[in-house]
Amino acid sequence: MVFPDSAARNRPSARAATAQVLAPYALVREYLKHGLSVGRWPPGALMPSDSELVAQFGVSRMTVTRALRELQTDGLVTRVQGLGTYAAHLAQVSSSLTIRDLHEEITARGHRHHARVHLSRQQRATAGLAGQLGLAPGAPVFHTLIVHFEDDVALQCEDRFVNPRCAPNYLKTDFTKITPTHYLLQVAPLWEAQYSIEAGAPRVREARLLGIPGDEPCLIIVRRTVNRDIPITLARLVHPGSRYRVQGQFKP
Amino acid sequence: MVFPDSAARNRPSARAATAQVLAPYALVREYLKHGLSVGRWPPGALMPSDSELVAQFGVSRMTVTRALRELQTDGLVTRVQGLGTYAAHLAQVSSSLTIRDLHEEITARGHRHHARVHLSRQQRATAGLAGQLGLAPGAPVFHTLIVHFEDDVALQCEDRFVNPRCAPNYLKTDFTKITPTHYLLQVAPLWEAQYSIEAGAPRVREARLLGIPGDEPCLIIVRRTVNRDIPITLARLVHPGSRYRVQGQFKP
DNA sequence: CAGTGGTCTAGACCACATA
DNA sequence: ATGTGGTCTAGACCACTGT
Repeated sequence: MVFPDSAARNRPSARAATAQVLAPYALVREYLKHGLSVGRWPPGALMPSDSELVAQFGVSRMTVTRALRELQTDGLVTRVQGLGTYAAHLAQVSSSLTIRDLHEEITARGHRHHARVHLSRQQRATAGLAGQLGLAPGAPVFHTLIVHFEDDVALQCEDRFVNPRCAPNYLKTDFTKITPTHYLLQVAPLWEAQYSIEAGAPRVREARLLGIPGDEPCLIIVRRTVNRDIPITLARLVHPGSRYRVQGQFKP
Repeated sequence: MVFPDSAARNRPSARAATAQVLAPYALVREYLKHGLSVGRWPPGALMPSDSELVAQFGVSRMTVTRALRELQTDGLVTRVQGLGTYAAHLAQVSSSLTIRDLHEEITARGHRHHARVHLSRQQRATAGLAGQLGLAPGAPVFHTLIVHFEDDVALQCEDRFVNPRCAPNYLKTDFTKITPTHYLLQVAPLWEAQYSIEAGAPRVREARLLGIPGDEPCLIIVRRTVNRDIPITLARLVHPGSRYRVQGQFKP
C-alpha cells in the first residue's frame, strides 16, 4: 500500500505525467480501506481524524472529507460529529442485488425470450389487494398473468396487478413484445420497491402453466413498487427452482 | 418541490433558525430527483450542466458537484466529461439486499437463538472445494455443520468450509455462543462476497437435522467470501421455505 | 475554440461532544 | 475550551468533447 507521502504526488503535473495514478481522494480512501482490511482499525476502533489525515497526506480537508464520505456510504466507517470516525461493525453485510428485466437478462445470455399471455384484463380489487395498491376495495385494477420462456423453457410465471392511475394504458401493451417491467419503467422512471424472496411450492395453476410438478420447489419473489408515495404495481414472480437463481455480490 | 431561490436559504443563520431544512447540496439533489421522477428529464435526456445549476441555485460548484455525485452513485444520472449530465436508463434496478448475522437477526426480533453443532473438524479438501478456496487438492480445511434455532424452531442449516490460513483458530470457537459469521467478521473485517439464492429440496441429512419433510421447498443460499484475493469461506445455508424469507428494498 | 465534468485548495462557520 | 465532523465558498487547473 502506498504511504502518505504526497509531496510529489500532489503536484498536478506529476499526476498528469504518470498514467494511472489514483486521485488524492482515492489514495486516502484506499489507504484507509487497506488499513481496515488488515485489521489496523478493528471494528469499533477510533480512526484518524480529518485533521490528522490532512496533515499526513498534505491534502486539503475537502479531499479527506470526500474519501471518508465514500467509505461511510459504503458502510465501512461510522462518523459521529464531536467524536470521530470509527471502523464500522460489519454486523450486517449490505449487498447489491440486481434484478434485471427478464427479457434483457435472457437475451444477454444469448438466448431467445418469448412470453405467453394467459390473462390481461381489468378486474375489481379485493380488500387485501386494494390495501397494497392504495385503492378503495372494489376499485378497478389491471391484472396480467404471463409466462416467460427462455429458449422454450418456462422460466417465470408473472402474476401482476397494476394501479390504473399510474399506467392507464397498461392493458393496451403487447406483452409478447414488451415485458410489463420494461413498460412500467418507462411510465414511472423513478421508483422505490420492496420485495421478499422465498422458497415454496407453486400454486396449482402456476405449476400447470410452467409445466412442472406441483411439488417442485420454486423461488418466489413478491415485489411491490411505489412511485412518489403512489403504489404502482404488485407482482408475484414464480420460478422453477431448478431453472433459476438470483446472484449477487458484495464488494466494499 | 422547492424552487431554486436560495438567497435567503443560503444564510447559515436562516439554516439554523428553521428546524429541518435541507442542506443546499441536498436541496439541489432533491430538486433533480424530483424532476427525474416526474419525467422532466426522461431517460437519456440531457440535464442541466454544473454551471447552470450553480447559477440557478446561487451555490458554489462544489455543492452542485456533491449533489450530482450522489445521484450518480445511486445510478440515477450518468455524467460524461466533455458532454454533460444525462438522466440514466434504469434498465436494471440495482437494489440493496441485507444479509445479517443470524444471531443478530433473531435477537433483534426479540426471540431466542441457539445453535447445535453437529460437526466441527478438520478434513482434506476435495478437488472442487480446493478450487473454490484457492487451496491444493487434499489440503486441510475446516468444516462445520451447525443448525440454528429461533425459539426452538430450526431456521437454518449452515454447512461451512473455512480456509485455515485465514482463521487458524476457527475450530477453537464455541459456536453455540458465537456464530461462524460473527467470528469470521472479526478475523477478516473487510471482505467481498459472491452468493446465489435458489430454491430446492434439502439434502437428506439437512432435512433430518432441520426436522422437515424431504420434499419441503428450501431457500438455499450459497456464499463465497474473499478477503484481499484470499478465499476465506464457502457456506451453504439451507432454510425451510415456510420459515424464512429474504427481504430487500430499493430506494433511489 | 468554448463548454463540459473531475478534482483540488485554503479558509471559513457551524453543531456537537468531551473535558 | 478544544477537538471533532458537516458543510459551504470562490477560485483554480485539468481532461475531455464538440464545433
